[in-house]
Amino acid sequence: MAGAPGVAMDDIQDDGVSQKVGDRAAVIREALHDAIVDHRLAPGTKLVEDEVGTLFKASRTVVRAALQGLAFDGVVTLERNRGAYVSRPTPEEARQVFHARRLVEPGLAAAAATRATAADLALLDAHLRDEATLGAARGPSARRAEIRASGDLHLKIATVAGNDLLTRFLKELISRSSLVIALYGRTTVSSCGRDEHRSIVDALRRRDGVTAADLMHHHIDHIEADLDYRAGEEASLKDIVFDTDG
Amino acid sequence: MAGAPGVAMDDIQDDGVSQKVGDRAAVIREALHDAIVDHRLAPGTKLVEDEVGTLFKASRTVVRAALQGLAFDGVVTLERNRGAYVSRPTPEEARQVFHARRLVEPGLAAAAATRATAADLALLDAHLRDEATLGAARGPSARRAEIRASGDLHLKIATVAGNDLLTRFLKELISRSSLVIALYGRTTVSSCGRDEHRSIVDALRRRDGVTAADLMHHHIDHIEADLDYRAGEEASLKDIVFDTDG
DNA sequence: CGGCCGCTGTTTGTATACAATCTGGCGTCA
DNA sequence: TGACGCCAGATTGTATACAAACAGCGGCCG
Repeated sequence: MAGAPGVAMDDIQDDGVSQKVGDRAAVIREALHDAIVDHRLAPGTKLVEDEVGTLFKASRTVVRAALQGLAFDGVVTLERNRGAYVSRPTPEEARQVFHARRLVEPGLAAAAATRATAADLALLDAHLRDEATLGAARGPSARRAEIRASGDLHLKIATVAGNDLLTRFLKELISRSSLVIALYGRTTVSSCGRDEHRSIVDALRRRDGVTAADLMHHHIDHIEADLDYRAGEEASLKDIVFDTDG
Repeated sequence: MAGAPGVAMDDIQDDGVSQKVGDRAAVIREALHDAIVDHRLAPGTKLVEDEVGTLFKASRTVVRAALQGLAFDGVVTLERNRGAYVSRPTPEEARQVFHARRLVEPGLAAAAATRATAADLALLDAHLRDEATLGAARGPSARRAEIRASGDLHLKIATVAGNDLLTRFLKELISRSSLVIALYGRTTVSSCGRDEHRSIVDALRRRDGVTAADLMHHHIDHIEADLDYRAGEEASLKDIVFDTDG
């Protein structure tokens, strides 16, 4: 398949420790989820059940459960009788992801502003410091860490807002955003994001929900503005012509 | 069986036709989902894998996939080594459901106002007529149809808004709302809901997104106001101990 | 008489075997 | 030469067998 580049599943590995507690399927699912969100597994990569099973020393039964879970998260696409692939969001799907984020996250930020405790704010501050450190570092692994950290802040704000359902939904949106950035991102991370993150946290500290919501809205606009939805299309145009995909 | 009250899984059955297309797990999942949302399966009911498998003439492998899917939808709760149960949202979870709906649905209504085509509006009108008919009918099955129809309108508005991700999320919220109503609902359906539905569709027709959003917000408030979060805890306990009629 | 312990049936968790389906290549035929 | 069809290998879909965990119960001991 033309979709799978040289990036294979080499650098995913079982941590070998946590499997004593919780489902083994959950362990595999989280490991793969992390790998996908971190761009260690490229969109389009095929995930063969036996291969994953060998990697994690689990039977296909368990692997299948994990893959189904990832499909529900939207980071993996299941094609009947064909297998599981890391999702390749279309430009339209990508737009919908950011539309959803614009609809949800400002409200979440506003809620967070009224509910943030001193401990919450301390955690967010610590996060901002981490981001600054990561931004100074170089190299691809630092880049990956920076991508993940950026999404994590949004997730932490959602956690402060205190609605588990919305937090879970946002987690899915952020995962999908990561795929979208992998496909259509111009720069990997826009450095202006860090400043905007700081402004948002400042607004939370002032309990200024309206400003926080407004800043969040613009921040998401900026993230999306850094995408080029046409970039990915020409590569996959060939796929579309020969594929009966809508 | 101790856990299962009078409501068992008797009136769920395989339609026997559609299994030629799509996963068999998906068929089971949808049948169970419908049964739960329609209040034919009460919250707390245990779903034994073998039992479901016998009902649908499928092996446990397939049933497990269906149950896992339902767990992702939030209508079923999986307890490790204990089994699958129809979810019983706590009052706190119920509040979060409506908080999420208040955050998402007004925005969805506003988007629908700008995008609704004549065909969309015709579909919504037809839906309002159906609701009126169902409201006039009597009997428990008409009640169930009315509950379902009420949720369906919200879902149709989301569809008009044109964001698949948000539509799917709302579908989950509505499913959970149905469980919440089963547990904490005072009246099964508030008849004022129909009037409010009509007002919202009217606003969509006028392309008045602001009013539509506002009406939707109040509508959700009214739905939640019809709940009694304290009632459920003791009343449902009784439901489980004694065998109340279906 | 009451509480603890181990037994047994039931239910879930996992592995594996087999069937169905897809992919890709080769040979035949027009 | 090109296209069609068929065969072989690989991969997924499903059923089943076995192991582990849980729940209820009866007996034993304090």
